[in-house]
Amino acid sequence: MTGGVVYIVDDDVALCEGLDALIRSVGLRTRCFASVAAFVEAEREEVAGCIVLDVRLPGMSGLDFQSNLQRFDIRLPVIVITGFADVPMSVRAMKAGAVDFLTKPFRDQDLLDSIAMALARDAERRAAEGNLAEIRSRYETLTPREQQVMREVVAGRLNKQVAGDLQLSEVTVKLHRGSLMRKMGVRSLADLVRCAELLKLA
Amino acid sequence: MTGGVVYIVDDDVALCEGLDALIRSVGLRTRCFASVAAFVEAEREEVAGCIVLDVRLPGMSGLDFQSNLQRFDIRLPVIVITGFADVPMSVRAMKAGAVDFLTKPFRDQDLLDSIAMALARDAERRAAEGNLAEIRSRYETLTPREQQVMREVVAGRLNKQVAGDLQLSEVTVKLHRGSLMRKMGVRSLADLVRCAELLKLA
DNA sequence: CGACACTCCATACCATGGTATAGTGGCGGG
DNA sequence: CCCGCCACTATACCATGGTATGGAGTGTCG
Repeated sequence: MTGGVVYIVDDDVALCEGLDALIRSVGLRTRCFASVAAFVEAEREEVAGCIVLDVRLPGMSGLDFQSNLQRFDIRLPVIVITGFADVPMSVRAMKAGAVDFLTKPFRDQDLLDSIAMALARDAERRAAEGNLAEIRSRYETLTPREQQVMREVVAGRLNKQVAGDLQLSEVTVKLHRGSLMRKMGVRSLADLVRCAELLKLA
Repeated sequence: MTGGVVYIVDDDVALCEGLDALIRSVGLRTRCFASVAAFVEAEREEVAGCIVLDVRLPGMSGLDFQSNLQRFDIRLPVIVITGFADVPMSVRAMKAGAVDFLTKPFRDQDLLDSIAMALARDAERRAAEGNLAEIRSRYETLTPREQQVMREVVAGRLNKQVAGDLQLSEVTVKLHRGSLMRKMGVRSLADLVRCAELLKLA
């Protein structure tokens, strides 16, 4: 798990450097940004990562940014840090899905623990999403008919029934079925059903 | 969703009565407890519910109780309320899965919104768990051999392969297979695979 | 002991699934 | 225009799945 990248978003240069040194000291890579805008515009690596986000920032506040992560198409776990905290602020951050909410000064180890948790969570998400993306792209290579047949098959319909539903001959259904099994890269109906579950073809 | 029960755990009688009146006014049922112990010992209804939990309580504190819900086999969503809050306390509660963390005095509507959220979450959990319990109980009526065959079948193995793995004749496998399909109450392999997924028979 | 449940096997029969071969027709891009 | 892709069909053949019937050995429990 040493391949993680920690994106530090904080406009306090001294603090940034301190965090940077701390996080690097445990073998993680870091990238520092002085504002939300700078972070959003930057390229992010396609490896497990997390954001250490200050609340008080020039431009968009850390919390507003956190609430809008989805709109920026960012799904990195967030750890919020702040010097001036109150309870409603922390509750808002946690409700919005923050991994942790730390008030300065905090213990180094608390931050490192939260970072480890966040990176683990992101690694898991990436694994799941990579898997899903693979399956989804395969599904999209299916012709419309094949997709139709696949939906019927995973619904437990027999070839004969599928043929009736789609006004086809049974042979044609078998043809599409064989073809889609190849394209989906599965060798058993059981595997196909599992793919369909991930794709939510309920 | 008007069938929910709100369990209020608070030792302040006046506050309890106020909460009770507020929550009843929107058509929800309530049960009041002055301590964690009183709540734990009481019988809970088998309908969607949630806990409104004060932090400061005689005996076990609200937060300690929340951290140990699993040990009491309680899976109700929790809304924490408190008169004396600090940031670490709120973060701890939210990390432990609280739906919300409200500091007195709070707006009535905020509490009611959180309760609605909590009840919806619990209703969803109950639906999923009821479904799972049904499937699990069916699975447990299977004989050891039938369970074995089921695991092989949902792994995508052919009857012939299952027979080889378990040192059986193919007919016997078919026999168990037919029997387990009946007992599981499914009519297609697709449905069986979905059951297996819920049971995590990976 | 007897009833019962579980396990197993054989034979037979039919339905279903899967693949191959061969051919028809539509449709769009190089 | 021709090629490739998609969609469809027919025939044929073999593998696999599913059910029924009949029978047998084991262990448990009342």
